[in-house]
Amino acid sequence: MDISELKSICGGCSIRELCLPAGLNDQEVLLLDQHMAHRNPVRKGESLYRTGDSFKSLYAIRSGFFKTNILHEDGRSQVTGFQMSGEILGLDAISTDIHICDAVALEDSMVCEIAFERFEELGQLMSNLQHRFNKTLSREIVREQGIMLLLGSMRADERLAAFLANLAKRSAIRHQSGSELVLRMTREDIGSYLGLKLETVSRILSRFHDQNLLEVKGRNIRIIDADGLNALISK
Amino acid sequence: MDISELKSICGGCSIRELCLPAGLNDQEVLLLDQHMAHRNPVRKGESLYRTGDSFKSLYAIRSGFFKTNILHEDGRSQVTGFQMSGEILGLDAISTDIHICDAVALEDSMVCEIAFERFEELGQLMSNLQHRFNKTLSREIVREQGIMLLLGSMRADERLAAFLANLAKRSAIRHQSGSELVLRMTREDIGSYLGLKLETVSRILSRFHDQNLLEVKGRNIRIIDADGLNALISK
DNA sequence: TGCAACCATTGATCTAGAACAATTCAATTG
DNA sequence: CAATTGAATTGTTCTAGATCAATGGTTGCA
Repeated sequence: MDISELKSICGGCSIRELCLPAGLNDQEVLLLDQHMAHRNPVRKGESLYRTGDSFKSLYAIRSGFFKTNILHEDGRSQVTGFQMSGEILGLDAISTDIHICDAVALEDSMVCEIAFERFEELGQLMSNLQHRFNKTLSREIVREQGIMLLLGSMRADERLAAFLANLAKRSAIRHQSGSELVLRMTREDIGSYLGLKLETVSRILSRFHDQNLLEVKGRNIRIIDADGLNALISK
Repeated sequence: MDISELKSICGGCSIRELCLPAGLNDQEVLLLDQHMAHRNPVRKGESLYRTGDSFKSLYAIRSGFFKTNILHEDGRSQVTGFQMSGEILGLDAISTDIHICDAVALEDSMVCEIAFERFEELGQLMSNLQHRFNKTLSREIVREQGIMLLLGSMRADERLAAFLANLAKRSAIRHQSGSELVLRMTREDIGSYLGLKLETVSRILSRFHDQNLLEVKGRNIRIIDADGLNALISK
């Protein structure tokens, strides 16, 4: 099986499109794919895994959109992230071998299952794969520090501006428009992620609309004044 | 050089006392120590590294106490963690090879420098070391998710109770009393970490004192009613 | 040993965002 | 194509924690 064959099997999208294999040669990518590729569809609303499930695999998102949701014992819950294609789910479970959050598909999605034991073996064979993976884990640490900063010291409108700017940036990286956003999550999900109530999210979106920063039509958002939005964040 | 010799060099504390080498045999621990051990003192108030410094090494804390501090461009800053002996500093810099926070000693401390390039090589030689390290990185992700939950959905008194309980637990793990705490950081540091103002921290400590949960004398805190404190957290 | 500089406490007031509540809008579905 | 259901908007009121301000304690340094 060669690379082009692999691509056709995958419906034209090779495992290369994940951030993980950057820096690997073709043979190494093949090896990676052979040992780990195991693709599953996840329907909108379904959970890829749930809190308490035993951890066996990481998942690379090939297409679609997810949220991860931590459940506190007392019923409180909080969205810890939104993940889109190319990103990895399950990194937090490595620490205890048990999933500590739910991963819920917010639209019909396709994921690639990566058996973690096999992956660690491959990491031993390919030092550059292991190196990339260390960076991936560290990047997740940094991402979460950004959220901590946001939750700990930004006002509601700054949080929302930062959230939209981040979403736009990530969309732009993946072919999609960086100014036309389709929010896959509810206002409540956004609020949970940003430490705000859904009414506050709604109000601030309306305000941004009035200030001609955005055009808001339900879950369709067009960013009109990206500079104005960015000015909000670091003021 | 054998293990006992190593221990004497280290002043009686072997590299084994870090969480990282768990599961390694004596030879492997020796190898680890030979290649990486490079111990430095850091005086109270000094920075081990600063934002923008290029990343070359991780640091294992042998003794002492640190805070990590993120600086936002607009002058805002936030404490992202407090680290004590046995814990690792610098994990967030792996992602970009540049430190994105300051690590400041809050008391005279001793750290063990671990050249990260060498460490990655050793990880290739010892799969169990690499496995432990993956877990260490993942554990940091989980820790930060805990803070996100705290910042996003807990009230001020719950945050402080959670903070004190966590500090007590970590102290207890390391020989120290789990009920007699000496806070190494200022009220402002605590507030920054918990997303609160220093006045609020002070007020709530006083309230805990009045409610006979704590005895507060400046930075000396004795936990009187641990159950009462824990009840606060998950209510 | 006393002065500076910082740190902590406590009080009074103010405000951003929560809570509560009432419509409106959109998407399914029988 | 109603009718049901869940999501979003908008208004009003309330409160936890911020802000502003004054005072008291510690610690280290000259």
